[in-house]
Amino acid sequence: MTLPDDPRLIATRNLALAAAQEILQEDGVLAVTHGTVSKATGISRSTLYRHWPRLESLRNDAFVRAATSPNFAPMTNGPLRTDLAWIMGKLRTALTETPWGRVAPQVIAAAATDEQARAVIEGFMKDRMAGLEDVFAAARERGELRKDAPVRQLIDLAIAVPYFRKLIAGLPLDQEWLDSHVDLIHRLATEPPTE
Amino acid sequence: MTLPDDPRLIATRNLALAAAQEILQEDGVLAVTHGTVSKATGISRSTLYRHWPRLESLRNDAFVRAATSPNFAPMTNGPLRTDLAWIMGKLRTALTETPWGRVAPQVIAAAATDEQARAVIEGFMKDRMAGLEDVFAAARERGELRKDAPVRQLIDLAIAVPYFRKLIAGLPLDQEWLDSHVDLIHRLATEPPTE
DNA sequence: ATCGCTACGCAACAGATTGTTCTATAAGGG
DNA sequence: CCCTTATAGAACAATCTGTTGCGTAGCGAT
Repeated sequence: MTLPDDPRLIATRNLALAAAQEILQEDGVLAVTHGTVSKATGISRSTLYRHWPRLESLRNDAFVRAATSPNFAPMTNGPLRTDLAWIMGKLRTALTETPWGRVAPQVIAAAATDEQARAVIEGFMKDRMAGLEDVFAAARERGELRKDAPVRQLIDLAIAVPYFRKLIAGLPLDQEWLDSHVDLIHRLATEPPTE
Repeated sequence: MTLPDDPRLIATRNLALAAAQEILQEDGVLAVTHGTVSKATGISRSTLYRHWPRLESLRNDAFVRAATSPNFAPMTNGPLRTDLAWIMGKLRTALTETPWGRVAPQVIAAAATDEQARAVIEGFMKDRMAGLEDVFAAARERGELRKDAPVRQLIDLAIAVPYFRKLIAGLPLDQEWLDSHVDLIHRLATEPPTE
């Protein structure tokens, strides 16, 4: 029998998914079909149908490929302010300079009916939230956090605003905005309550 | 010539758009076509093509219909805390109990390539933001707001978190969460800085 | 180098869908 | 009551989808 690492299989799969991801970014989910990928790559339709008998699986693999991005190696050395700036900068980069920023709206829309699309989102979110959890946990150990800091709420807030601005409101994520966003989170995490 | 309010025109248009909106919510943008609307309503395809020669216009009208929701008559009487609770409750209702909550992801995805979809979003956002601006402006006149309250940032935050939770993270918008969210915004708007 | 296995390209096919056009009918307005 | 026009229905070409069969070429193993 054929080994699962037959170079022909791997080459075809990679070429096809690269094109599928490109089409996904440019023209949306509905444009990703065996036909369009075939035209874009020169791979014959019948071959694509053998690799992905169901269209759903082709689209899902394109989602997953687009969502896979450089790891958020948690960096929790410096003071909280620095850690926050670093991790929020990473999130900003993911949204503005990787395929994820363009594919995310498509995946989100698909998640309404597609179980696998939802899994892609959840995996991506878990990574981001875990990174922030580490940052806050480290800050707490260093005594930088105020006692009753609503960490859960802060994490939601930290991630929600950039996502909302980029994906929903269509606003830019420039440096000035990033700084004030980090400041806000930092203040909420460290300032003692005054009432 | 035929009057623009010929009851036949109006009836056909309403029936078709109601079905289109339903399909949009249930199965996504790509499912909204002259064919599916025809099947759902009994209106013949040729008639639908006369009403909406381009598929884009049919989908866009379905978007607009779904995005049109009861007015946010600004209510800026009470103390800031009350006004905020009221308006955020309205936003929560719009996201959880009106068609908008189910259609929004579809519109957001379409906005990447569709100019009109983006216009629908912008219109919807402008309403919400204007309501919050009124609330904060009234609070400022009553002297409830701290001087340097970052209103712009607070508005982003107020809207971003519920959108993120509902549309992207798939988390519930329950009463407990709503209360703490309102609390957070209220605190940021009124507490004096401590540093 | 040869052999067997299999991935690939190509062509053909039915079925469904899209967009268009035509005609007959029915509903509305003057 | 008559004229206008919106609608239903059918027919049509064009496209897209999913499937199948066959010949070729590349891969791994002996």
